Amino acid sequence: MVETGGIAADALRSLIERVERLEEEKKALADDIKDIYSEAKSVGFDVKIMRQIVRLRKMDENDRQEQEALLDTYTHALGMIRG
Amino acid sequence: MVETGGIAADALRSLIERVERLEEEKKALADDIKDIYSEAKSVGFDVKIMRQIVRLRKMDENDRQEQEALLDTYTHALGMIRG
Amino acid sequence: MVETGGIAADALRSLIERVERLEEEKKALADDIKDIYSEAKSVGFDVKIMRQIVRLRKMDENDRQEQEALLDTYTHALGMIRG
Amino acid sequence: MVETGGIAADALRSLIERVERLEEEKKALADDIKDIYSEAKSVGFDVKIMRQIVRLRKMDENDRQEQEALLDTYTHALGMIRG
DNA sequence: CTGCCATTTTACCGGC
DNA sequence: GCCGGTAAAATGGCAG
Repeated sequence: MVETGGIAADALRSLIERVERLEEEKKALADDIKDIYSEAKSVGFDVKIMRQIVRLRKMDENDRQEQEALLDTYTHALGMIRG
Repeated sequence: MVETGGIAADALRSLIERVERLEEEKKALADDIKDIYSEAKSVGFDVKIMRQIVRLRKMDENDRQEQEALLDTYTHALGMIRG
Repeated sequence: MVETGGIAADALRSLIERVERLEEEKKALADDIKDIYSEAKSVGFDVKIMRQIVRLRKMDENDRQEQEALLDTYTHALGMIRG
Repeated sequence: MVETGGIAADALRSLIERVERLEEEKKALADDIKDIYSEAKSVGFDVKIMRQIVRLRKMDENDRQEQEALLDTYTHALGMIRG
């Protein structure tokens, strides 16, 4: 490990603080996102579904279809019917 | 609030400890479940899909279809195609 | 992937059912915990406070373990062996 | 439910896009953080330790706030006002 | 490629 | 009965 009492300690502190600062900003954005969902909810949208939508749009189309197919396979294997 | 120095304190402690004991047991069961999924994975099953299956089986059929329908509505509204 | 139309279907079903059984037990424990809180409330304790206490005690424990882990990481980084 | 074939579709799209924009920014910050850790590593710091430190500092903060909250709850339960 | 850790999502619970 | 917040579960990403 680098020396703990000397310049390295300062460097470490500085790096840690930069991380913490960025994490705060990240938190702020997360809060903004939550606010948007609240707003959406307040005008009658279903937040859970909206989250699903965002996830689907982010997802690669091939992956999505693969997952669907696999789910089908499993449900059939168990004799479940997916309406 | 009830008296903090007296019989009530003992009662409180006892209740807290009962809760903690039960939570430990709950934790143990959660670990057991994780083990089963590990085992499943090791023999080639897709854990993520298995979890989906468990969730679907737990879910009321009506709720499930409602959610599907709502997702459809939203994706159509956005011009997305759900293959 | 494992065969889905063969004996694997049985294996899958068995795994799923084991999970479901454990989840039921877990649910039962959760209910027991709720009962304790109800009981506590009925004799005059403040449930919110009790939950906070349980949470804090758990956090303290986690914190302690985390400190341990950090110390561990340090000693490893320094090539030391912790007795 | 809100109308899905009408102006509401536009509102939905707008909300979704706002979320997506913010998530991109969040992702960018996450990448920045990763970069800092890379940089730290390249000058000889142990990233795992650094992450633990950041986590601990955050936990301490949370813990402190939790203690505050508990005190608050107590005082409210006692009908006291905290100056 | 596997296990771990962080993030994200879901479910729950008490209060209003 | 809804709503907000809090804890649990699950998903995804990273390091070794």
